[in-house]
Amino acid sequence: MRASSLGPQVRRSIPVNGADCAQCQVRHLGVCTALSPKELEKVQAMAVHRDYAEGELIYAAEDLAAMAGTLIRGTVKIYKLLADGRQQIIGFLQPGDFVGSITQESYRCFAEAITPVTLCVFPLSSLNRVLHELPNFEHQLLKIASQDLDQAQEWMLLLGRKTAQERLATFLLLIYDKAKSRGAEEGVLSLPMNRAEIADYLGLTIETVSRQVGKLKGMGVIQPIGNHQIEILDPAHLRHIAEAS
Amino acid sequence: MRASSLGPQVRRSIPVNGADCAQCQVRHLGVCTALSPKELEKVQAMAVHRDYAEGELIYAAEDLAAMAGTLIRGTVKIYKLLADGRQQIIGFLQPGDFVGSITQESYRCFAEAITPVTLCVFPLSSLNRVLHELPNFEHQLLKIASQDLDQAQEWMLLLGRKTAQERLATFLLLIYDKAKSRGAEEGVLSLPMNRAEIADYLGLTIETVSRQVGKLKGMGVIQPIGNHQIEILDPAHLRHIAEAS
DNA sequence: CGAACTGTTGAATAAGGTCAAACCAGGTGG
DNA sequence: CCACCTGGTTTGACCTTATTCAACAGTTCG
Repeated sequence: MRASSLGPQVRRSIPVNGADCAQCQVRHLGVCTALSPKELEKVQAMAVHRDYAEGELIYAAEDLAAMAGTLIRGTVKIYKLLADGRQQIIGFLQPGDFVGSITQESYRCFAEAITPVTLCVFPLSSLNRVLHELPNFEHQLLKIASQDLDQAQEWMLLLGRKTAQERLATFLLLIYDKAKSRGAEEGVLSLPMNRAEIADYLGLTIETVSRQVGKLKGMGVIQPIGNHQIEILDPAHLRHIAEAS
Repeated sequence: MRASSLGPQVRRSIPVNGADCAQCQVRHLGVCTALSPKELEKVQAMAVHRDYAEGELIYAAEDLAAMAGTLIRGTVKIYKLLADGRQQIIGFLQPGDFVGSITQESYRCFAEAITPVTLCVFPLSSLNRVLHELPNFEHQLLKIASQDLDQAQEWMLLLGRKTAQERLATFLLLIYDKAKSRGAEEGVLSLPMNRAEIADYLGLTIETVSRQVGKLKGMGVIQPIGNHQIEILDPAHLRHIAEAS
């Protein structure tokens, strides 16, 4: 019943410059995959890059939805709040991930930069005007929404039914697998989030997260390096713990 | 850590007959809203009605995805399982709700009829062939997926951060609001699911659910009528509890 | 009417939360 | 370059909530 830390700094960034899709580092990861040349041209015409500082709020729940976009650089946390400050983190977004929603009137979550961030923003006013000319874009959005839905449901299973240890193991494997699928070298994970954010993602307290990290370390499964890196020594064992098998 | 009850009966129904969209009771609720007459014709051509008995499995996680559709009659529970049998219910579907997914290779959840059920089924083999001719259908799917995603995230907040009492209050209000929005008369809710299913939806045990029902009754907020009906005496108070405000 | 579920209640237990103190890492300024 | 601060993290002692186990009561249905 303990509420989480204080809110983010609310400091709005200004648009920086238009997008150059040809140079885009995350083009093959995000919603822009599989756009035809003609579609890409239309997307580029409305896209704008925008920077956010660490700790800066990108949008707030209840705000009228004004933009969607692709994360180019940094890490964003998406979260919900209860009236008394209890926080549940819905997910951490990484470069290539889609930010925002195009079908909802207002945002349902908060989005906050937890590192310096660059977004490639599509203003909804422009996007909704040309969406019917971008069939691949909309189809890709449906695909992304379905994946996000499955991920959210997987997390419902974690939050509703897994033990603290299983939750931490599942979390570490999620980061591990995501890093591997993006071609990271094996072993050492970097965790941009702090313990409070891990706790708010796993439905636990920071103390419980800390104790469970200690236990996994004691079992020889992981080796923490400072506060923001963890080496995975025994992925198979970790998976065994996460799957409760 | 206690696993849930035994599995469902696995007994496959056979197709009954084609759909007659003009007569459809849930046409304005589901994915078929906002289809053009031409689109509706194409949808009707491939749709087939199918009945399921109470307790019958509609599809299983890991199965190759073969169909999607609209629930016409009855209640379906969607759930995930852990290896040792722990169960998390993702949601209860009611008439008008969309069943299945069209973008995923295989199902990620189990779907089971908890009452006698009728589905209007779109075989994916047909649907994917004509989907590009049904822009409104796809757009509607995106809208539904976004709503489902928001609902799942709201439930992550519940499972990760709410107390047992807040969870039950939130659950009752969800049913209450859904019934009202579909034009039900005020007050008495009918709950097609049993206590074990409520527990598996709320991430609790049946005993805790039972005790919390007792407490809300003691507070004069609700009045249970048998095991499958509850009268909401004080919706405002219930909302107050659910929102932790 | 009685068997078989399904749900309720009570007592004991355990998992995780709370509070408080100690520890450590990373940045700052002398 | 190193001592010092500061905020994040870990650890320990204790407490609360919800779970577990077990007995009992109510429903449902043949």
